[in-house]
Amino acid sequence: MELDAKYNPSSVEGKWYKYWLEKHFFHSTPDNRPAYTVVIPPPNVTGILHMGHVLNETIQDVLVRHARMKGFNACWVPGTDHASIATEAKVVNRLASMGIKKRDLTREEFLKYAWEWKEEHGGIILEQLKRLGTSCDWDRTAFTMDDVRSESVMRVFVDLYEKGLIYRGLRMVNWDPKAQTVLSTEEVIYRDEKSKLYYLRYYVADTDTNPVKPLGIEGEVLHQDADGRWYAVVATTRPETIMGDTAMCINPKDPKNQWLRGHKVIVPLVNRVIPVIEDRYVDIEFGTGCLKVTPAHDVNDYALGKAHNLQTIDIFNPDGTLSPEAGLYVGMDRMDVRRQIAVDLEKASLFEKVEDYDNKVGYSERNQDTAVEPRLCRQWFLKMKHFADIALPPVLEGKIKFHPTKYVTTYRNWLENIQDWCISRQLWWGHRIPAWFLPVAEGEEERFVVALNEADALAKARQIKGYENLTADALTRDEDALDTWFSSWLWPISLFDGINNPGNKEIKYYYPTNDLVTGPDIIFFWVARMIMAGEEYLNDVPFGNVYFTGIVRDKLGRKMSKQLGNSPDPITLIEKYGADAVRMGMLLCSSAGNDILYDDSQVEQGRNFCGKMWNAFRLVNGWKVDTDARQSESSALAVKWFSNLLDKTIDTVDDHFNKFRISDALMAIYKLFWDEFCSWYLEIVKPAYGQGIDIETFNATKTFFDKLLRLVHPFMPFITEELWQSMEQRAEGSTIMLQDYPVAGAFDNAVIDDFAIAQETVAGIRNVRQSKNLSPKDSLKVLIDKAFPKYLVPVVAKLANVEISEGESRSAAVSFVIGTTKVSVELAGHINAEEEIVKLNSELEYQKKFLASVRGKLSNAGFVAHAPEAVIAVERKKESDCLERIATIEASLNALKY
RNA sequence: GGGAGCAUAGCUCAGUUGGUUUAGAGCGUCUGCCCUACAAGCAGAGGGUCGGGGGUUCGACUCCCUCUGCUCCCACCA
Repeated sequence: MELDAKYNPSSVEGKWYKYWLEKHFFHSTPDNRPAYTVVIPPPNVTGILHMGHVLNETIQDVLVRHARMKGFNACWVPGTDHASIATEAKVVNRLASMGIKKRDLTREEFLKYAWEWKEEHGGIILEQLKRLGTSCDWDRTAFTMDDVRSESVMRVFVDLYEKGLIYRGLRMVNWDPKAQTVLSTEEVIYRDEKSKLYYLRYYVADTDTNPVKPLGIEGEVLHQDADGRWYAVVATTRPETIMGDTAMCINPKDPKNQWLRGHKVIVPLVNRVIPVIEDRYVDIEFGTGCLKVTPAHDVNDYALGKAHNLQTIDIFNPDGTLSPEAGLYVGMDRMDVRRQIAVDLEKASLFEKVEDYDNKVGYSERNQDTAVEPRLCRQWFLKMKHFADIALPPVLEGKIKFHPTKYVTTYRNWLENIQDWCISRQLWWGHRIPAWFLPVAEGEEERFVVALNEADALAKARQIKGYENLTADALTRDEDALDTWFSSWLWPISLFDGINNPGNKEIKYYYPTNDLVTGPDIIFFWVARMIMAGEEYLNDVPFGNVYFTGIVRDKLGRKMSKQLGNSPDPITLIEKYGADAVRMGMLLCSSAGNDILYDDSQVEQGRNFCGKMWNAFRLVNGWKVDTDARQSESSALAVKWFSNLLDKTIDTVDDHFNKFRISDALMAIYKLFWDEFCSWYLEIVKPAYGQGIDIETFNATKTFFDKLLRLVHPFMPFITEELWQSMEQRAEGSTIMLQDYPVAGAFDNAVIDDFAIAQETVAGIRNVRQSKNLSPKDSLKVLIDKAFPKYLVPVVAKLANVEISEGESRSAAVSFVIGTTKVSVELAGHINAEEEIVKLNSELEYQKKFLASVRGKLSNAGFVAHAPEAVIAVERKKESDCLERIATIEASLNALKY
């Protein structure tokens, strides 16, 4: 078959991907082979492909294709995640651009828009994945909100509720005022921020009835203004919350604030009188040692409020503006109030000073411009103690292996300090909580039933005393949706319908899955919770290995982000360099667990490798077999050597795969192909221009090429398919992806080591040639000594373009030592004796120094006494070899000097 | 505040239980080459004493301690 002079990925990739799909090569059904299962970390349904995905999916595809060729029934299940907060936010924004407000829509209307958006944007990312060459079983494509997955979620919720693991609780939760929903603790990201610490005056209210005794104040008058009124000073970063203050707190052991004991103080501007309470929680050293207590808006304050039985005043609306409860600044945004209140306090002389202060502020993971507000809310929670107990052992005992292992510690720490999981979200896009509220009298506590559907709910409700005659329309379903991760955690199970149809054929065959490839950033969100769900519902781990990839950064080490504009578009890259090149580029720089510093040059390297394979193929493809030709000695040797080296490399590659060292495996194959196969093997066996090749060498070469292509295939599927198909007429429906992955045969290291002598000799001669400025076209005379392996001579002669004979050089020559044998290149007329003497002398000096160090070791009584035999033998060998080399160099020196 | 990790050629990284001729790779750099597979190429070369200090050992890049610098995770100090 004729091939283009250059590899053109765009004309090849689409063709083969279509072919693979048409032939259903990616599709898996249970059979007698062992299963190899991977579930994709489902990308956001409306997301687009970024470099992180490319890394992640490429690694998965390499693993899957490798397993498939190894004879496993490989099944890689793709799908997308509904990503409730992120997607709902996008829909809300889109509606806003259309002039529609979410709150003006009914739930049904909103969801109609959301599904429209999903149909429009959903699945783009899956199409992009196909461009990468991923061998997912597309017939199994799932969505976390499709029927099977939704039903699974409902069943699990009902089940966990009935087990008493899900409860409703009034808790201080993290509130996202923009999305207007609660977040789990894991969804809050704390960022360092330069903020201000405001010092405010709280006047003492009860000096008339309860005179201030300023004990502990020595000398100068503090806490007294010009009118003689006493006041305390409170430091706060959030002056806008003073309307919610219901106490001031001091540490009982704080001498400087003793005088405030038992007093009441006045909240500035608000003029509410609040008690001074005492609690050891207060840090004496911080600020003034006086803490304002706002139970409704701070987690710690809430705890204080509970302990001291304080009133709770919620001054915020859900959207972060001030509520009527605040009394002041009603309707203003909390951030605006912070600025304004400082001004007003100043005016009212209630403001002491302001300091710069570095603190951490929590932001919504999905809404990174919005500061999270602690808020008191009734929400649904999942008790986590039980899940931590079942999820810890499999990882600690090694049933699940983390790569790299350092994440085991992270995992354990989290599980050992786990908090209950807030699973409800005030969103519409998601799985609606299957709980129905019953009508109750004013002031009575809420009552509800949890059930798979409304009919069940009604039936359950009617069993409650007093509700026997309840009608369906009296039930009110909970408005909230579940946290996205409450569906993701079932993914490895729900993909095989293991929740709705426990024990079905597929779940039995594919579960547990083998390897999970994901980022360490979702170890808590997803990995840990999948382990919990797996143990809870199947009594088994969801996967055997977790491969944590690093974060893709630019070459300066910065995270890729839209703002910086340093994130290349993978599709553009694929169009420019080819999918195989992009895949290789990502893999090259991705040792497990390390962050990836991405640079286009790596993709260029991948592209170059494609070019190399392409051209090597063109060379071999163009050979004509000459049936009369006999195999030359050099070709016979090359075949023998490369055959051994190939087996040895396959062995190495196997080892790398077993250790998840994907980039090392690729690098080993890359070097084998480029350096050994192209630069040495092909150069030796390649026939002279216009001549044919002997059949033996030709067949061996094709076999090698075929194995090399199969070795490369998991990494670079397109070009390998193209070349494999071009090698010969293939049967209809055949593909390289279903061929066996090469298996290492026995190999003889001695053959490989011996050949290295030839390689070094050739390099040595080329070096001499280059340093003397001699053209490679001019044949040279080379003398070797007796010890040189004779059978290597034809190879050296061909590659170095030299005539070789045995003997001592008598005329002017440049010599060097390979191992312990001497090689002399005769160069009458080209030699500068002085120069050579200098070079040889420096070599001699080096060897003598080396000898001294070896002898130093050997004469060390301790070394000889303690070191193992083998190590001592090695040192002895070093010594004798070195002595031989020194003798050889000295002989060369003598020859030069005559 | 707690925990984890990293520091090896210009860059990115290997270096597997301490001993395979005084440290390896890829890329980049330098030199010479358009030779009929490939200039997205070929051939050759240079480059580090393994962050600093101390210790254990016959022997340490490899184990221990310490210092310095970076990264990440967790945590309710206003």
